Amino acid sequence: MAQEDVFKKIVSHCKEYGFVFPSSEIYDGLGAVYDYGQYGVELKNNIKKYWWDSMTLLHENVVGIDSAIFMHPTIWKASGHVDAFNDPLIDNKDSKKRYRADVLVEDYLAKLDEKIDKEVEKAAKRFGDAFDETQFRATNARVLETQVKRDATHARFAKALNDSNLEELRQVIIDSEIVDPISGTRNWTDVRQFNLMFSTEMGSTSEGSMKIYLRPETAQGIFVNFLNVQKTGRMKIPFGIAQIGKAFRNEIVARQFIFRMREFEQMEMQFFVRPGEEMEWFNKWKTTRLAWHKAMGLDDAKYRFHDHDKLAHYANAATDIEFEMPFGFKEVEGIHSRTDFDLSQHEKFSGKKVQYFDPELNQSYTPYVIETSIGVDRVFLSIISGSYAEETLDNGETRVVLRLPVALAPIKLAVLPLVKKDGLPEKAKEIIDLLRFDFRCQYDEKDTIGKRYRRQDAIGTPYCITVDNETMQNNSVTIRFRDTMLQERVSIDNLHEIISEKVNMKNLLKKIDN
RNA sequence: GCGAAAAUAGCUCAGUUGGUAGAGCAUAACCUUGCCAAGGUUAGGGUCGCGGGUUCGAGUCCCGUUUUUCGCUCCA
Repeated sequence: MAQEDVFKKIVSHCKEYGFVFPSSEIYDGLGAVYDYGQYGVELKNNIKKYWWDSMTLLHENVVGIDSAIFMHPTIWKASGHVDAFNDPLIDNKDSKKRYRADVLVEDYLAKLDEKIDKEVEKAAKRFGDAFDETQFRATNARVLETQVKRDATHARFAKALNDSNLEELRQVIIDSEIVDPISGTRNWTDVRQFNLMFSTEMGSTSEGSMKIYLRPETAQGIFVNFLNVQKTGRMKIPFGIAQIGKAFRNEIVARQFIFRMREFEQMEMQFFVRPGEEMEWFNKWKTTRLAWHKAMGLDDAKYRFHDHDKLAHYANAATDIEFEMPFGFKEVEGIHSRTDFDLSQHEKFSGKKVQYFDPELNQSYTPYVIETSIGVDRVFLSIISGSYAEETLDNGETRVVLRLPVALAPIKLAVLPLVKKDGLPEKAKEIIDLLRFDFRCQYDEKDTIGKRYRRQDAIGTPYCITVDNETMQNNSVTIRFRDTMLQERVSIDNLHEIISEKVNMKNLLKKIDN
């Protein structure tokens, strides 16, 4: 089957079985926003718990916080998001290429300067020692003409930028007869401002209100609380702060199901270290984080590192953990060495000293930061696509099964009376009463037993407990395993222990604890 | 955002030259049955994405729009 078809089937499966729905569907949907359904939310919560425990239980020097989505707007100036997320862009309709409108004009101005310089150079050669450059620039007709054009364009351009006048900016491009370097045409769209941050107003009166942003990443909530946590938690470097929360980006192109959404959830951990020790920790966290992914038992070959060649302005090392989705290897987690950029910026913009006094070194410094940043929704998608299987059975039938990691499965077990009579339903409900405080259980008496097994396969339930006539005689049931479809007969008294042993999250955590 | 394609029941889809909306699966009830998607009877569920237009008449033709997919583009 083509990979595209697999992806389509996964999207359909997610909807049909209550994992993921398009947002606002009865109103035709809302672009690139999705809701998690009854099983999706369980899986998602389990993913978050697995990550949270792996950070805060396995590392005594990692603690969590939960910071607000609203933050002081200056934070986004300090972080660089206000500048970096605000570009005037223009498209050429022929080449279908997009350019930064301001860069196009700047390039054009640079060309005019070049033209003048060339004239000057030519004249200098011609006149030799007698050449007076200042005189030439002030009198030569061609130079003056270009100079006037340049200055006029520059003035209009600067004003348009200053006024955020996008129409005027476009007019400058048109009037300057700037052509697309690829298509050579002047078939331009309007200039549009792309602001990747969502904004809203805080304060109920218009004059007293303040423009604030929905956070585009959770990391800044950690950085601005660095001192609070360090001091109140008596944390000593190296230590980390973990956080799970929603983030919002007004993506120009948001696609591929829940892979790139406008509202998404991040799990981030910022680890603060001594300057100079960052590469050691960067490599350690790379190893730790890859182990976390692989412990889930999806195919190890589907993971790889992708080291960044081009680094963001704040980073001195960066890598992605990629997972092979049905549409190719895609970033699921980023691990970045962010230097002291963020804490220094907040020190600068807030005017508060954001440093750590290291008693061992007997000196203060701005800690360096290793960030691990992972998308919950992307992990969700990697698990679903890594678990989804269509199998042909020995009898020629097919089944669709989600081979979810057992500890993360939304429903841990289903209890099924073989028939709907002879007291079997009542017995099944008694068994559920024994187990439901510890495991998410489901009862089903509808349809044939085979059909019920398949329904559980489709939502990834690892165990099916079947109550039959023998149960009534000797208190034993069969337990059927999702992956092998094999059954074992066990005593009801042992069920709790058997299930508990298999579904416990610590099975995952123990694999990565070292 | 540009280009292309698509949108009909919960899911997958059919629907002829424009003439009162269908199938399979799924859902619910009952009967028969009982270990891997059984059979039978019955029921519920759609103003065919939305809004205009052409027409006596539009799921079907035209325009706009929304959403999705693919390519480009973008990606802290």
